[in-house]
Amino acid sequence: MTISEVSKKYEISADTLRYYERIGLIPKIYRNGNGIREYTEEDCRWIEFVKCMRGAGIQVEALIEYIKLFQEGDSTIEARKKILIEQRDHLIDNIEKMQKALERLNFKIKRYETRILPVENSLKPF
Amino acid sequence: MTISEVSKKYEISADTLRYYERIGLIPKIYRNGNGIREYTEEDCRWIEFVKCMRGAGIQVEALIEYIKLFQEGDSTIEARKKILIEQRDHLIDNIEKMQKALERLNFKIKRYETRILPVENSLKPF
DNA sequence: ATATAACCTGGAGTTAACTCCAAGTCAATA
DNA sequence: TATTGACTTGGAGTTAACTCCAGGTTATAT
Repeated sequence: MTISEVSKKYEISADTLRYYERIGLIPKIYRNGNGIREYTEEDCRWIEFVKCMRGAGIQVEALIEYIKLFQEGDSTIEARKKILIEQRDHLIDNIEKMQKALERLNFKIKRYETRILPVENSLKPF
Repeated sequence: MTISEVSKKYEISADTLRYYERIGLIPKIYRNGNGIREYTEEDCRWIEFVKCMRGAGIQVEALIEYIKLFQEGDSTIEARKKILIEQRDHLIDNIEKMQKALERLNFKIKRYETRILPVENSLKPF
């Protein structure tokens, strides 16, 4: 697969794909005779994984570390597991915060909806 | 309340509190004779609201707009409601992405846990 | 043969959201 | 009275994560 195909498929810009490769967020991609990237199926699975994690706000630095450890082989299994657990726990915290904000927004939206206008001044923003 | 008290109470640095005020994320805080900020209970509720929204990743820009509209009075009620709904919908999307990433992390952690080491090479990172 | 389009590189620029700093004021304390 | 510590300001600096760009190469279409 070419870079533009991968870019389209995963909705990640070619610049970002090259950037990810440069910083070690995905492995070095094979180049054909003209120095042009050819993405394998496995590359794509890496990319999809990174997209999922980044979409959830997991930091690039943590992913780089994880991927670096992975490439170092089986001796890093415990270290990798530790990273996964840390990130999972962050994720849980963040989801909790977001759910609280969501409830609050829903409550406020409901108030905006059920009130017959004009609204009295007591409709505070918080 | 002084700035350092508010800072401690909400775990937001004094610099950030001043910054929030400067950019209009919270209202202008009353100053005593010496130009020193004195936060009221209502200021604190604003701050707590902002903290909740920021903690959920809602952008400063959206919050500024919302707060600006709020201060303009009842004629902006529809516009405010629109912002709330937009942000709520973003939040829902993000929570969904995070839940997917969470499931994936949990799955991977389980694999790391249940496998008897040394792990065969098929333990792919994605 | 030349124009077009897709790719390459290394490095600079951008954005959001803080975070830090120098220089100054003021009240309270030793 | 001198120092300490909490506060003030405007502006500069930082960080993460891209995003853009200039200048160059190559394969394909006209």
